[in-house]
Formats: sequence, structure tokens, C-alpha cells
Amino acid sequence: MGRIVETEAYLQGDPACHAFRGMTPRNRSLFKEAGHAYVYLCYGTSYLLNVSSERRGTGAGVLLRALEPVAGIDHMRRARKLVRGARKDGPLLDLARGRQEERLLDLARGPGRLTSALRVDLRHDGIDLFAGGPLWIGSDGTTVDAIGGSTRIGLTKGADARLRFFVAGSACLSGSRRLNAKSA
DNA sequence: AGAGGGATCCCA
DNA sequence: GGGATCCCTCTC
Repeated sequence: MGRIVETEAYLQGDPACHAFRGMTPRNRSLFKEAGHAYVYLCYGTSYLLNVSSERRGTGAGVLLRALEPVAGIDHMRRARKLVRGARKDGPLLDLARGRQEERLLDLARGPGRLTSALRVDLRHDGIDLFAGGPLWIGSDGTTVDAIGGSTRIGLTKGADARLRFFVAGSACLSGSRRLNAKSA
């Protein structure tokens, strides 16, 4: 379990949004009612987790880019060591091949690390994240002092839109120092 | 900063 | 069916 500290919005009519050219087999979860998972494989190396954010039929979502680990730290550590050896056809567990222990604050810092730490993959694509399922989002009532904003990371199209949002001052943010300034 | 990695989707 | 593209990560 972790606290979401960094997100990016992908809107209707946004060239960077996977739904920009309409519904396809891959992106169909983005068109679900707000609150459903859209998971896809990025660069052949990382699963990325998004949350659909509009009414059914409108393709838009929010990418979850970083968590501050809260509970289940050991599970995350173990999951993060599997990245290199985890294949569909092979055994999931191969701790001996894992890298060295990772810093707590880095466990879910970055969208690919986040899914790696939580073991999110294509099985979670399309599920309702507010229905008490195996992967879920909720509130513990925590509030934050300030939300920062910046341009989104890793894009060519739509790179100027300031649609990245983060908990100002969090130690668990991905992105550069400059982008993580309160208002970059 | 460079390589790896694999699915996806557009346009022949 | 080819090829550019991609919401990244790790290791050097």
C-alpha cells in the first residue's frame, strides 16, 4: 500500500492520450466509467497504470507515476527484485538474481517501478479500482499542504501542457529537480 | 547518455 | 506486413 504522490492527466482531445485516435483493443479501458484501471506495456519493459477519469464512452485517464510506500514494504522489496527474471514462462521467484536492496523511497518512484512494486500487470487492466478488489484506491483522510504542477514526462506530443501534478516536497517523486519545483 | 525491450497501430 | 513510435529503467 502506498500514497499516490505524483500523477499525470491525459485528456480527451489530447494528442498524448492513448485514446486520441479512438478506441482500440489496447486502450478500451480508458473509455470506461471513471475509476477503472488502464494498464499497458510501455517500451517492452514496464507496465504503466492509469485510472479512467471520465464518463463511460469518453477516453481519458490519469497516470499514476509514484507512490510513497506506506505498508507491505517487504512485499514491495521482494517484488522489485523480480523485475529482471520475471517472465510468463519462467518461475516468478528468482531472488538470487535480484539486484541489491532498494531504498525505501525509491521502491515506487516512477510509473514502471510503481507497478513493479505492486505487481500490477495486464491482469488488472479494466478492473474497477473503487470496488474493493485486489487493486484499489481509497482515502485515509490525509491532506497535503501544496500540490505542485509541471509539464508531463517522456512525451513528444502534447509536451507543453502542464498536466503533471505532485505532492510538493515529497521525497518520492520521479522527474528532475527542476520539474519538481513547486511550479515548474 | 545509451541500450534494451515488445506490443501496438498506422499506412502501405 | 513493415516500421516508426512509445506515459521507462537500469547500468555504465
